[in-house]
Amino acid sequence: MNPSATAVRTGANKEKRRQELVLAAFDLIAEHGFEGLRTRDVAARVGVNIATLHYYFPTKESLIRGVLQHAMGRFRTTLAPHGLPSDQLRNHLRAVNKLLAEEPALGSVMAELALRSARDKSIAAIMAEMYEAWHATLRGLLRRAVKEGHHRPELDSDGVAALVMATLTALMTAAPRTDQALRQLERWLGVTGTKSHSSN
Amino acid sequence: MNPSATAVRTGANKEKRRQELVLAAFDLIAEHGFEGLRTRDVAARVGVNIATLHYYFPTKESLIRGVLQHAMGRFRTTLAPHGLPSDQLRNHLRAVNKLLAEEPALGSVMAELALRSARDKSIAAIMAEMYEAWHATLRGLLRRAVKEGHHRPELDSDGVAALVMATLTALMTAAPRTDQALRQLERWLGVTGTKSHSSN
DNA sequence: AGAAGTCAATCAAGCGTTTAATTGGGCGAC
DNA sequence: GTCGCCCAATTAAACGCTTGATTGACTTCT
Repeated sequence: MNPSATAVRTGANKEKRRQELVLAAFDLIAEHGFEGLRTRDVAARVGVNIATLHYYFPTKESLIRGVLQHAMGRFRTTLAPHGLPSDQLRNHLRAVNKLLAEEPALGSVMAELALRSARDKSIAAIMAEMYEAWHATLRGLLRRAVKEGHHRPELDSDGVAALVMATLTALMTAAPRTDQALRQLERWLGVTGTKSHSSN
Repeated sequence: MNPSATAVRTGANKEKRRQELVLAAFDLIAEHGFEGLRTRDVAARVGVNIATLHYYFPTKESLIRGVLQHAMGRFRTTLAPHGLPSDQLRNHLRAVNKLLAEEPALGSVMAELALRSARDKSIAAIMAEMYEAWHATLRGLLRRAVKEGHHRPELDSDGVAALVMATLTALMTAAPRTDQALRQLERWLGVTGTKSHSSN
């Protein structure tokens, strides 16, 4: 009777609905944490029945894994693979900072996922892989920066990469004064400014 | 005779039982997160009835506030108020690192609480106060370190304090390679070694 | 017809919290 | 002293509601 309802979804449309559900779960995790994540609420936010959610994601855990993939994907653009190493480094710091500032939910969700990884091995595995790749990229960037005239030769690229990651990790925990921390990190890295000279 | 032993608790004994409950909740949060915290489990771990827990803590939230107080108290000893500023700084970094290494549960719980503070104003208030005091102490330490011959005069004590806090915050999130990050931070701070002298 | 989506209805388990009852030590009145 | 009452502490047993997940039927497209 009611013509408004329920068109059948096939192909790309199906993926779209999956994405809707993941995004709804993402938002709800950011708002209420895993503690407050209810499958009913996810379904309701998308406007579908709870059973429909279970059609796309057989368990709550599988939905959460979908959220993890989505959240990690949001960081893909923060490491542009062109330009001077020191430029790449500075741009990465600022891109992550900007991304988290514009989308605070992303930090919350990543932090929630990081905590959950202590108890969920399938999340921990994906997370560890990401950390490893991130560290390797940063370390490579730092080594090239030294070779190409970076002015901190005593720099231990492993340690610095770890410190950069630690600082950016802290950005996600909604810790205070992270802008100042980041600025100081740039100063020590010698990547302040945009190309020529000072700012801020 | 009967070892069923429902002895009446008064005075100090009452506080002891409160502490038992807080500690049980602390452990369970570390193991399962807030997501998996069940008041029944807390009571069971102490070996009392669920209603007894509610006798001491009227609500789950009040129990969690007790856990917060306990967790923050564990950090009190990491800032020894004597010695050279640079020594204090180095000792603080290492004390926090050691504490979190020896008691990983503490990091988990603090991270959980930090996330929860986004949704629980009573936790957020206590947390913000702690951050503020921490930052003020570090900043004071750094300023005195510069005056007393610290060899990084260009140092912005606000920014450096924020960076130190960010790094130590990351220690709590079970991020990888935090030892390397911390070592690099010490290097940049100029507080490596075991005893610092007026020159290096 | 058959497959793909969707939904209303339902379930068993689990949740925080409450209630009513019990226990045993402290203590003033005698 | 000891009797009798009070009250802090504790418990068994729910209460009312929520949770993730399932079922079977209905609709729409191919």
